[in-house]
Amino acid sequence: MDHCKEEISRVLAPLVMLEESRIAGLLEEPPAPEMGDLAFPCFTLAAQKKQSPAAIAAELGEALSGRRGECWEKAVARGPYLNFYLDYPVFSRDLLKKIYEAGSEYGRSNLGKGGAIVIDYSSPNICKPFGIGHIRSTVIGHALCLILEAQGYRTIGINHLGDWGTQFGKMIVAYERWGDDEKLQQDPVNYLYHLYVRFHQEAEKNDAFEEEARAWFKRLEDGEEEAVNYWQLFRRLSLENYDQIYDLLGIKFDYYHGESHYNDMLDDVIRMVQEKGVAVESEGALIVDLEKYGLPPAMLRKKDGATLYLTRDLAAAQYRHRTFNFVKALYVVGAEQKLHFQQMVKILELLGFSWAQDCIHIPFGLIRFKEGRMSTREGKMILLEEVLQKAINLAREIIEEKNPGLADKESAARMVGLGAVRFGDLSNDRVKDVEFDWDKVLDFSGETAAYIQYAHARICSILRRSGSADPAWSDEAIAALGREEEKALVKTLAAYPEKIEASAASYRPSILARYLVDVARDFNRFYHECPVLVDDPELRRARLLLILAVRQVLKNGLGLLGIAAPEEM
RNA sequence: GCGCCUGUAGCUCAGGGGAUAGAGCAGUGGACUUCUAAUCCACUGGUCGGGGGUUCGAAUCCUCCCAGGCGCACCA
Repeated sequence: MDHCKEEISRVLAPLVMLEESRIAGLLEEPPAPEMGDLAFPCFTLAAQKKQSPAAIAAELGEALSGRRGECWEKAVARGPYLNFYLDYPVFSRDLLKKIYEAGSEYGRSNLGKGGAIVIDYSSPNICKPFGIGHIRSTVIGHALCLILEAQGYRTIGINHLGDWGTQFGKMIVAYERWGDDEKLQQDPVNYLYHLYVRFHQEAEKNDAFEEEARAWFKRLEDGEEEAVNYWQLFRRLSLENYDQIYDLLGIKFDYYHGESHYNDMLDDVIRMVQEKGVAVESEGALIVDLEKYGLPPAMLRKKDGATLYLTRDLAAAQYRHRTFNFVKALYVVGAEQKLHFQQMVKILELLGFSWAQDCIHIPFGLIRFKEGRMSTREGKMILLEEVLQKAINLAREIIEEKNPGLADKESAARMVGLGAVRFGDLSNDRVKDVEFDWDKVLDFSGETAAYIQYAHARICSILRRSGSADPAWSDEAIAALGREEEKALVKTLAAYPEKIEASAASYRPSILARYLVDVARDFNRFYHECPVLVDDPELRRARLLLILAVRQVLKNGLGLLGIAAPEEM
């Protein structure tokens, strides 16, 4: 589509006395296909020439009447717009050939030129079970890794495990008082969770518990053997559980650098902020006063000498820049931590790091219940494992009902069930809160992953029945495509690269997710109106090549969202 | 109190200066002897939270207000 815009801009430039790049920026898509494929609005020109936009459009239409270009067949004035109609035989041939030749590379680019992007995502808190709340960071972060990689960046996925902090003090207190080795070995994460909830219940009644917890964390920071042993035990057991989930989701991190990874860099951070005069002592604590910048003060060291999350994030940012020399460092973390990242970036700036602004918080909304927010402390949460398992089970039931003869039902159920959960988190704009609703999570109709996967599976099925999974390319055959459904499909396929680019530029996988629904919808319309396996050999070949391209885009696109594309379901 | 985010059809959400505001779900009616009906088609459904403003043109930008959410020193 881009080269069509360029060509049209070249044609218009001498007529309207505007720069080509300016014209290309103005070109837009008309609201309905019968109005053409690209429109040049004449409003800005009207102001300059002091004529009505409709008159200018008509004039341009007159000037171009009878003319055609390499990729367009006619230009027609309609109201204040000059509408260009694509030359579909040529456009379709060029596009489908491009997809045919590029295959799994279609949509990929080298915009990033190998620049390193560090992506901090998933980052569950040790000792707490993997809740549905953490799925957003996990799924969005993973999709961003894949999308940015497709734009030519070198991505470095880091699981910034919450494996340090006062919650370990709490866990140790709880385990010392109520812990049972046997129960811990049986079902470690759930048992730790049980203790965590109990701690907060007891702490409600007795302030001494919180104090005790802080003391234990201080002992952990000081490296006392007993505390460290507990910490190692809890950490190991939690990680074993997380790995099962990551395996199921097909996610591999480049590094599991949790907060504890930066422990021996914290003294340097403290020293640096003091030497540069960025931090001051206040009420026994070490803080950075950010009032000048409209931000509340940020604490780097508590009065008991223990450090905080922010201190470790400052260390982590410097470590990451030093180690990976990133062009961007993304933090896929809930919107409720916005202030934290504003403070972090501002402090990095005050410390004189030119790359401070390259640290970017990618916020997302909360998952909440109808009744209110989730709370790990109060035990009000839903386990991710449960959600994934239920989705897979339901997918299995539906497959059993709809396609009982399917050979590998288990694998298809996994692809569909996991796809549904992933898509649910990727298809809506990140920043919005979402209400957790089992019916919605377990819905496989309408705008869902299953809808896209089904389109893909149908195409695979047609290709199987055609007797050739990989029909040979033919320039001539493509001319047989002329139905509205076919043109719409071709045009949608052409938008794929720009959708990935938009997704990457705004760090919003939802753009790509929505687009894939459009592709699947256009395909389904085509499917119902245009039989592929017809007798006419040219038409048959043309449609086979068309659906081959659709399959490629669906597969590539789903791949960038971390969603599998089943051949049968 | 201050700051940030959100408000579009009964419900869940797209659209983020441009032509008649679109999907899905729910509802009603229709399409499987034909490439998988997890599909498709049609109909019904709107003070784009409200008021001002900028603009040839505002759901979209600015401003004030309302509602909900989230933050704001020893949690992460």
